[in-house]
Amino acid sequence: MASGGRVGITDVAKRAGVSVTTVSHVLSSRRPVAEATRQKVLRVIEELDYRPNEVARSMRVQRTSTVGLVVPNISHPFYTAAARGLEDALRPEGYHCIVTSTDADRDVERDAVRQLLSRVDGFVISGADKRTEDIQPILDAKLPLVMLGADIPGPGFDVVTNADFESGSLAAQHMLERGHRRIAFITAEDDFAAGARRVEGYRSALDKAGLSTEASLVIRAAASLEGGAKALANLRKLAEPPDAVICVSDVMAIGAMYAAREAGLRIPEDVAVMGFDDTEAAALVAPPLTTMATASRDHGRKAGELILRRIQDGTADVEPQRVVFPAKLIQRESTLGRWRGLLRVLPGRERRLLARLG
Amino acid sequence: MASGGRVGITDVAKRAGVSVTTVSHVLSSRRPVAEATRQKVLRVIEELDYRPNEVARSMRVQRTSTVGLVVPNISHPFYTAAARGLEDALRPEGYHCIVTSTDADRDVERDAVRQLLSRVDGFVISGADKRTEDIQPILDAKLPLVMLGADIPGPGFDVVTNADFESGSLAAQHMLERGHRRIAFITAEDDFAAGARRVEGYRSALDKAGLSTEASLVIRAAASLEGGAKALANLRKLAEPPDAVICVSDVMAIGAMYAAREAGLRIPEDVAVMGFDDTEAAALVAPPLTTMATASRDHGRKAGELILRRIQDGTADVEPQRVVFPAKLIQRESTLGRWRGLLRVLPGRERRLLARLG
DNA sequence: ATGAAAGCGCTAACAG
DNA sequence: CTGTTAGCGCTTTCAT
Repeated sequence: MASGGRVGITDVAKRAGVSVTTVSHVLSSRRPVAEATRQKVLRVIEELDYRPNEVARSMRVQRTSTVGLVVPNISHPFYTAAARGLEDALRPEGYHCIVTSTDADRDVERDAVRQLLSRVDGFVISGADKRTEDIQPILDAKLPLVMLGADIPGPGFDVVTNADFESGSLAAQHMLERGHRRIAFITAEDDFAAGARRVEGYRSALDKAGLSTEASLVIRAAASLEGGAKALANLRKLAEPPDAVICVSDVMAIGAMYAAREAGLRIPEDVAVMGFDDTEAAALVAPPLTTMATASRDHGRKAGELILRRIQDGTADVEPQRVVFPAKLIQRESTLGRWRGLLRVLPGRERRLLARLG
Repeated sequence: MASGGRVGITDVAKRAGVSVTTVSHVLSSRRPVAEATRQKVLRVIEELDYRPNEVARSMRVQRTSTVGLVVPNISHPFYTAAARGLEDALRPEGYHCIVTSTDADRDVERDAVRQLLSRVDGFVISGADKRTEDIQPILDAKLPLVMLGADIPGPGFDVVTNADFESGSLAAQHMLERGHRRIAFITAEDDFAAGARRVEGYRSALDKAGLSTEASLVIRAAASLEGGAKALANLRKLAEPPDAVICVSDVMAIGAMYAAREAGLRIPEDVAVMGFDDTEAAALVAPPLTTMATASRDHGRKAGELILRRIQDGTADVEPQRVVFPAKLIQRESTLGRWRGLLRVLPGRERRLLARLG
């Protein structure tokens, strides 16, 4: 038995009276082994409760069956779901996933990448707004890379992202269809690429509708409940306040809803509110929040598929792919009230609510 | 240069005109190296952009600097936060964390553990209600183990858990203090250990208050929004419905709140509602939900500290520890309305709300 | 159908 | 202060 007390392949070989080569081949089926021998080896493996040392294996085959997931914060709902999706894709291939949160700190991120460079077969990275220098070490090491929510294109890596422009545009259209004409947009101060694209989409939709986008209707605030609340309060001070507000995230939208309630406004009658992401909270607030969904788990799953493709094909000769998930409206109660025709098509609860509103 | 194109320690040694031993010691500082030599080696390392191969290192030192986190579902808020806490504890020590979701499937869990057994230095495991057989392979392999939220004690592993009994008891006391006397408890169908302990705590508190705990006031439902809603609807059908409801999780509590609203009940005047966990949603619903907090991130962090301790001390001779986090009440608006004295001590928003209620 | 032996890249005795 | 060398446990040529 190996010194440490752990059973090694040589222990199995000895006890089975065969060479380690044979044991290895029984396990890998990479060359035929006489049935009798095979049975014997398998029995000994059972007896000794032998399990191959994956680290030694990794070293020999130069493959770790692990990918590194580097995100700002694993406890943010988007990344959590993405992590789960990544797992979904990796498990069937026997791959694992090392998770690292960087708190959007560049130094932490750089360290994390350096540390993982020799421990993983590829990286899935997401950060607000990546620049080439951040990912260069990965490309230098010729390691497969997939970026989540990035704006920059390859070469050398794939991108999985959201149709943010379209998403912002659809959000605005949704408000327009409901008869709103003064539609505000509350966005985050630490502007991430996706947020900027959403604002652009919103602007474009208003343009197409022949509405000029007043600068005062697009305002920034902290990416938090409080931020959303303050932003709404500020919008209320305008000479002509908006009758609809689109917020760049659900959490800000919920903050805005609080502020609206405090101001005695009814939602959606006095002011309609929308968010982005379709986080769990969106369905739970009162009234339930209309939001543009982000299929975060799917993002992660797709990233997993892409990274596996790169790992298997060798990263060099793989054409960079850019996967864009379509925008999807989740219609709830925070944006009803104008289009009465909805009464016909709504599910029970929403209909009852509308009826109650008279 | 090593065959694969990657720079190895021998490449550095050759180019610096020293032995690999010296390079190794420059990196590890485990024995003195002449300053001149050191500088030279460091320069070459820089030039070649050499980074040690961690897999080879792991193999040599028999340590992977990785722990396996095995949970039912990483995208559940509790585990997400715990994962983050675990990371917090591991990063300073240069440790990483491989995450695996089992969907509470025993086979998946067993496979995950088997696969990771030789890749990690220890395990942090959480599952509804672990039994010895599930963790035996880990103990057999003499690997450090910490269980999250487990009911069973060591030996051979540490446990990090919540003061669930106390927590359930405090929840009930909170309701009692507010003058409620018919206090119901909605718990989950797939009863997990923590849930059972919470119910017991609730019973104990009512007993102490001299109230008999009517069996009909403790009911089970699916661990979901819908489950909570149905449970509340059922409670309403009782000859004498409760005026307070404690739910074993926030999500069920929020479901119950929906159902209460539908039934035309005011919260907390007609029925007070409490949850457990203090998930993000709890603060966001209307009215904001009073809940018993679970310091999930702290749980993870503590688990990290314990596992590192075991890894460093060698798991055998470490006395099993059981860390219990205290119960903590997060007072919000879903349980006000009885104790008028509160008006004096409440922060602005709650006070205003109370005032409005008259 | 099976084995012997050469490493994968690193660390740590042991030896100067 | 520095170097030589023997593995860690496995896979995989190359032989037989």
